[in-house]
Amino acid sequence: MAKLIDTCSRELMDTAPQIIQAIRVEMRRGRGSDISIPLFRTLGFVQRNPYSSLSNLAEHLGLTLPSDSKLVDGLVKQKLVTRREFMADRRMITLVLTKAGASIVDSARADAQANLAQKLGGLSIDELETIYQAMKLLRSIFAGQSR
Amino acid sequence: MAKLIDTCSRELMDTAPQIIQAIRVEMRRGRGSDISIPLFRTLGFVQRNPYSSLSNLAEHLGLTLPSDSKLVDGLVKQKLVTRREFMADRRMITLVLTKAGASIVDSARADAQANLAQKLGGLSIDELETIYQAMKLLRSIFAGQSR
DNA sequence: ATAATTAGTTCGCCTTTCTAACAATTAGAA
DNA sequence: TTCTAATTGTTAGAAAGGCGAACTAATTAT
Repeated sequence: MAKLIDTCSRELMDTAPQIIQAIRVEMRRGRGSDISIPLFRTLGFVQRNPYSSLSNLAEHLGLTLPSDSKLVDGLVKQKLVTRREFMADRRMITLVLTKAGASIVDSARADAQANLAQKLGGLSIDELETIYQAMKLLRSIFAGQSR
Repeated sequence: MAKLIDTCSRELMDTAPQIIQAIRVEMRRGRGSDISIPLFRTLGFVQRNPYSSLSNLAEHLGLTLPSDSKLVDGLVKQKLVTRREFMADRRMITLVLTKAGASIVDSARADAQANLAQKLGGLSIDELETIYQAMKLLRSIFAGQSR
């Protein structure tokens, strides 16, 4: 049991970076997108959670506030996101995708998905199901509270 | 079927970065290690494949040669790795861990594993098994040839 | 009213990564 | 064999992502 946990930990440490790397490469060569993973994650989160605050975003991405502020800054300059102050508490900001932002994130996702799908194409339904279940488990474990 | 593939792809894109982020954080607060993920991966690969060439390493990490050269440079400066020219083909170099390198990578791995193990601790044996199987599948898909 | 907390930003720093240009060595072709 | 190709690494320069520390502004608590 303890051994299985250790094996899993080691597998995670080995495999997760490789997956990221593959996604990064696919993201880069995606026509119509060419966006980095952190930017993609940011846009994706804002898309799923419009009017989110910066802290909220930072917590979900597992980054510090300064890091996130900078990320968002870049996105605002590219007009992919709007940063507006929240009237009920004027310390906060709310983040919303622009149309351009939504279209970028959609096409980046489509590109990456297409490339990933091709890699996953050789697997059986059972194997895909295993991966799906594993990702659900891992996501619930690693979601958010890493900080 | 196609839908399952897409779902899996999306899960991968969402979850893999979160795992990485968690590992990064755990790596950083690990006493006795404090090493970044790329450096850890490099040391780990050299440990498992002593006398590897730089290209070999780069291919496995999915990085370009210059990136790797610089990474290794840092490790050599810290005396964690030795870079020696390979006599039979003097263009190549061979990489070997120093004792300090081995000890760093071991303790970093132990730290990260301990922290990951704690997170995985709440899972059942079946769930761990699912994750293990999934990682094996993913590793075989994403190993190496991403470039 | 003042102190403490919270939300974001700015600053300065370091690391990771890339491309482009280069040197050195080896392998291949004329 | 000699000249050209290809391979292996390195250097230089730039961009991006991450951090902590120090700051401002707004809100909440004492």
